[in-house]
This record gives sequence, C-alpha cells and structure tokens, in this order.
Amino acid sequence: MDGVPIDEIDRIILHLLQEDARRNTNAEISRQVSVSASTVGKRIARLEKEGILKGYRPEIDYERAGFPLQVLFVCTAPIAAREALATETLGVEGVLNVRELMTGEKNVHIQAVGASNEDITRIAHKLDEIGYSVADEILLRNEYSQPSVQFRPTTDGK
Amino acid sequence: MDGVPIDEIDRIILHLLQEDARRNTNAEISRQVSVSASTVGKRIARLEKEGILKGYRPEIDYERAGFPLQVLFVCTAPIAAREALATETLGVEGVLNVRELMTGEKNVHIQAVGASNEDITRIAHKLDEIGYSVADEILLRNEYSQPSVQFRPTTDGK
DNA sequence: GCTGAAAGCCCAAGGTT
DNA sequence: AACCTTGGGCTTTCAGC
Repeated sequence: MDGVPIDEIDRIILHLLQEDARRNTNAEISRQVSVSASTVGKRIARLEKEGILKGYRPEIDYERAGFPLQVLFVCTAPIAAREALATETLGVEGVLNVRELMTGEKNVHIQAVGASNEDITRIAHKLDEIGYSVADEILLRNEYSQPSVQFRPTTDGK
Repeated sequence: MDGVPIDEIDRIILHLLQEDARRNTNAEISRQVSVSASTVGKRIARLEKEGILKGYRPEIDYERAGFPLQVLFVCTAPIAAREALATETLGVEGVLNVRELMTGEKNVHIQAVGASNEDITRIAHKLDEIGYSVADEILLRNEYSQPSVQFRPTTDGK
C-alpha cells in the first residue's frame, strides 16, 4: 500500500499542486522538475492510487458567496459511534469539515456555514438528532489555510 | 466589488469545482450546464477576481505522506494582534490552518502536522514565541472535509 | 521507471451578435 | 453577456529503451 515513501520529485509535485492545483498542469510541473510531463502524470496517478492525493478542491470565500455565518460546533460523541457519525455529519447541508479529537470530553469539532441564523439553528438541531451533544456554538471570525506546506520531512525523505 | 450575488450557473460551476477542481475542466463543466466553455472560463475568472474563488488545493493524506502526527493547538491571542498573528502563524512550518473565533478566551485554533514529536514541540515553541499562549494541545484522530457543499442559499439566489 | 511522439482534447483571445 | 473560431498548448497512451 505505502511501500515507497515518496521521493524528492514527489515532494516537489505535491508542493506545486498545493500552490495551484488547477493551473499547475503536468506540463508546467515538468518544467520545474527534471522529468517529462508524462512522468509527472504517472506519478500523480500513483499518488492518487496510494491515497496520498485525495482530491482537488477550490478554496471558497463563503462569506462573499452568500454564506456570511461561519460556526464551529464543539460536540461530544460516544467514542464507539464517532467514526460512523462523522461520515453522516458530512451529509448535513452546510457542514464543511469534521475533526475528531483523540482526547477530551468535547471530542468532535464541526465547522459549518449558513446564509442565516435559521440555517445555523437547523444544523444544530440536525447534529443533535444524529446523536451529538452540542456543547458549544462559536462564531468563526476568520479562517486561513496554508497555501503551501514545505514537503521536507525531518527524516530527509530517504 | 460584489454587486452581482452569483446566479444558478455560478453555483453549478462552484459545485463541480468542489467535486474535482483539477479534472473538471471548463469544457467538461460546459457540458453539464447550458453555456459554452469560453463562458465558463470567463465566469470562473470573474469569481476569482471577486475573491469568491481563492485558490485550488489538493487534499492530502498527511499521514500517508509521512506526517503521522496531527495536532490542534488551542490558543489565546490578544484580540488586537489576532489578525496580524494569524498571517504570521501560517509561516510556521507544519501549520496547515488557523481559525479565529469570535468569542471565548481560547480564541484561536491552529492545526498542524509533524513527522515526529520533535516537530510538534518545535511548533509549540514557535507559537509561544510569536505571541500566543498555548492553552491546549490535542491530538487529532481524523479529519473529514465536505467534497461538495450544496450551493443553494435560502434566499433562493436572486 | 522514464522518455518521446501523435492523436485528440482543452484553453484563451479576439471578433461577432 | 454569451457565442464561435482558431492557434497554441496540454493530456494520454504506447512503443521503445
């Protein structure tokens, strides 16, 4: 499954995809790395097959897109049901992201967006219905994501 | 800046980009919506210019990519410095994501990955150095993201 | 495992309605 | 605004190394 850890070339490919996964074409990447475009394509296919690359998503400014309310629900879920719940949670309209924490009583963080308070209330009810206990409901002020994590493991990648 | 709110066609474009921002080309999108490929391209350019589309990122399984440790740092930052800090935080190697909360004393959540405990310790020190008070450090068990949020605002998109 | 070439497909620009 | 055309560029596949 993950016999080959990923080498220097893979790391550069991942890095360039992180910068712009839509515009950085195989051909463009091949120019910044000393392999051909078809090799870049094959390596990306391999990274996808191994589950390292799981998809390509646009980053959206939800506020400007008509969803001004961003909320973080801090929840408690029975440990046993946690994984099953997480999947179901993504089915709730407005939910963007679910994080399961290893420790602590409040062990699940759910990020959601809505166009109005009505939406947020509906989501909260839904979460309760699914089986969460919603401990806290915090408005998000801003979110920043890393455009480009450095791909240089301390184990120097051998 | 955001005079035109975004119509039904824009919403379908965003939806298809959310499913696969790399493979769903303008031409492919034009087939699923009754406009030409060049119109799709121009609408995407407009959405980018208005800041609704902010980038295209690969979703990476960091664990398989050699970063088995995922941590959530729950921090407190002086309200005034919060925004400036957030930007600086993204510069710390290993940091993936920063969320600013509107309320509560622990007002910033920072998500980071590392190859070893050493990395995590280094990040924690760095956050402290930058000016955060790190209140909690929780191992993340799993994270799920929404592949595709339904783009239908309750205001029915006029 | 990588390369290179060819066929088919895609994109961006400019002109038209 | 949206459309069409078109030249240049891209992706994919496959033979060959």
